This record gives sequence, structure tokens and C-alpha cells, in this order.
Amino acid sequence: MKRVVSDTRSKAIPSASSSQAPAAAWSDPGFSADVISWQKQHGRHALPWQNTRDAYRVWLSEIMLQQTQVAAVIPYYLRFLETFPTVASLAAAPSEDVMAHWSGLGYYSRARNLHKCAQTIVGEYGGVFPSDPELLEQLPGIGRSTAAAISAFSYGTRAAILDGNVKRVFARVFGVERYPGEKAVENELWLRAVALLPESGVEAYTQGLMDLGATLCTRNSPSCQRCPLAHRCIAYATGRTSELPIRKPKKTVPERQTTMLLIVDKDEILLEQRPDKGIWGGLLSLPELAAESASSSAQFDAAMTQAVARFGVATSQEKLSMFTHVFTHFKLHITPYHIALARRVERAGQDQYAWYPLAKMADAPLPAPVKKLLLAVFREPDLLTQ
DNA sequence: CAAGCGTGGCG
DNA sequence: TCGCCAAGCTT
Repeated sequence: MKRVVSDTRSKAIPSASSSQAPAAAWSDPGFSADVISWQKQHGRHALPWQNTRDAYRVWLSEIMLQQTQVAAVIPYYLRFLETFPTVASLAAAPSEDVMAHWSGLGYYSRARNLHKCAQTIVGEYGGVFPSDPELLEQLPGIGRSTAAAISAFSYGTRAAILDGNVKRVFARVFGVERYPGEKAVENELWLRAVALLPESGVEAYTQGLMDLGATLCTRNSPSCQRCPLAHRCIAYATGRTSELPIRKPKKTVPERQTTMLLIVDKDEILLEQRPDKGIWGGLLSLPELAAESASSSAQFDAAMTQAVARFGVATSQEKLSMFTHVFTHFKLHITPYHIALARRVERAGQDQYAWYPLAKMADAPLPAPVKKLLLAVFREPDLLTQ
């Protein structure tokens, strides 16, 4: 049962074709033993979602931590748990409350899926998360890696994760010379992840891989001197830690422009519900003018007049300073306009619009840059009094 | 299966 | 200032 591993661990991965190798050839009890003993001595043990087997807390933390760093998650996690202490309380909450507590954390489909998932757990699982990773993976927002993490931390299930940390550690230790985002490379990494699982102690092992990636095996200037895997790390041995993992081939991101309207009537502002699909899905935001209307100033003026007239009679219009919000996949140039209404008109068929009290802005389910803009503008009492 | 989907921090 | 990066999932 003990495998000879020296030849497999000294070999770099030249191509995805090596994924033909039997996964058992990649097993190595020494690997997990090194990770586990390091985790117990030097890993993180006091994060807010640790030291519990409450699957609800584990699940919540894992969803928040998707593509998001620990430091950013902690305040959200604590506030969220305070408001929604159980999966039943979350399932029963209005979606606007859920979105409001997620506001600023990004990737809002996570929040919508979280809410759906809570309702499924209550409705179909009697409020108890299943322990089987394959069942967890059926739930909205839970993929293979997250399912494994939830199951391992909550129930001690022997299941493999493959997140950004693990990919980085594996890419260096095993000298993976191809971009891990490629399907074939990722398949191979999954096989390795499964093959390297310890027979027992999967919690410490899983946490250890995450901790290694987050604290020592970082993207820039990793701390190889303190790394328990350095003695078996191909990237370290060959001085290629700064080259591995291979970076995602970068593309120039498109730029878009939009005009946001701060239509204000007394102490309320007009907000618009965004569709679930697309950027900032499911959040409230400011009404926007179609980008094409900015092509000529005459067109712009007409669009502006028409947009405002749907809601009332404007007494003033002030252009505020433009700013740029950078997303992962595009840049958005935002030109805000402050418009004061003298007389509000109510009309049918505009369900996606809502008048929102300026005093409640800080707690509204808004995109981060919009919330920042509104707080900055209305912190100035002069603008409120018109 | 490549593209879409946020935000804040850091060098 | 700005590009890069961080506990992925969905379509």
C-alpha cells in the first residue's frame, strides 16, 4: 500500500498528457503529514468561522470567501451572523435584507444563491446541511471545492478542495508549467488533490493547505524558508517560485460609460432595482441614462429631460465630478448628475423604481461605488437642503 | 468552456 | 497611479 513517490515528485508536469497517469501514483502520505503538522503548529486557529462544526457557519464563511480575502470577509461574516443566526432565519428573511447585508462584498449572485440555498436546506433538508459533498454540490452557489470544504470542516468528510490556494501550492510543489485555468491542467490538479488526501485528519489538512497558500505560499515573495513543503517543492528547487503558477493570459479590458441620476425629492432619492442577471444583479442602484444617448449633446439633453420627466418636474440639475470604477473584466466611467425635483409625479408600470429615504442610505443594498458616491454627496447638508 | 461576475488592498 | 491579485460558481 505504500507507494514509491520519489520519481513522481521530482518530475515536472510538461503537459496535460501526464494526466493519463493513475492518480494512485500521485499519493504520498508524507505530503499531508507535513501539511497537518505545520497547520497544528503554525496555521490559523482563531478565525471567526473556526472552532465550530456548525455547517451553517461553515457554509456561510465558505461562500463569502469565494474569490474574497479573509480580511474583507470578517466584518461581513460577523454582521451577517448577528442578523441571521440560523439557516432558518436566513431562509425566512426578505431578499432585500440579505442583499443589504451583502452590499459591498461583491459577486452578488453569491448572495442570491445563498438565500436560495438556505430556503432549500430548510424546505428539503429539514434545516440540516447534508454531509455528502455530492449532495452539497447540487445546491445553488456550491461547487465541487466549496462542497468539499463544507463537508470536511462540518463533518470530517474525506473530500478534496481545489481553490486558488491549493492550485498555487500544487503548481509550485509539482512544477506545473501550464496555466491552471486550462481544463486539462485543472483536471490533473483535481486528481492530485484527491490522491494526496490523508487517511485521517482531513480538517487540519484542508485548513493547512488554505493557510499555507494564504500566509506562506503567497503569489508575491513567498516565505519558502518557513514552508514545510520547501524540501519537496520543484519551484523552490529551481528558483521559479515567481514564475509559478503561470499567470492568466491578460486581455485589455473594455471601457464603458454611463450617466447616473441622483433624482432627489426632499429627503428621498429615486433608486432602481437591477435585474438578477448582469452586473450588480439583484441590487438597487441609481437610474442610468443609456450609454448611446451620450453620443451627442442634443441627444443627451433629450434623454435626460425625458428620464426626469417620468418622475416629476426638475428645479435644478448639477453635473457632479466623474469617476471610474474598475471591475475584473471592464472599466466603467460614471458621470453622476444631481437633480432636484419640485414636484413628484407617481405613475403606474414603473415597479422597478422606488423612492428611498436618504437617511437609510448606509443600510441600502447598493453597489459599493454607488453607496460611496451617495454617502459622499449627502454628507454635505447643503446638497440636502437644495 | 470561456466569459461573466465585485471589491479592496498592496507593491 | 495602476495593474495584479484573493477560500469559484454559473451559463
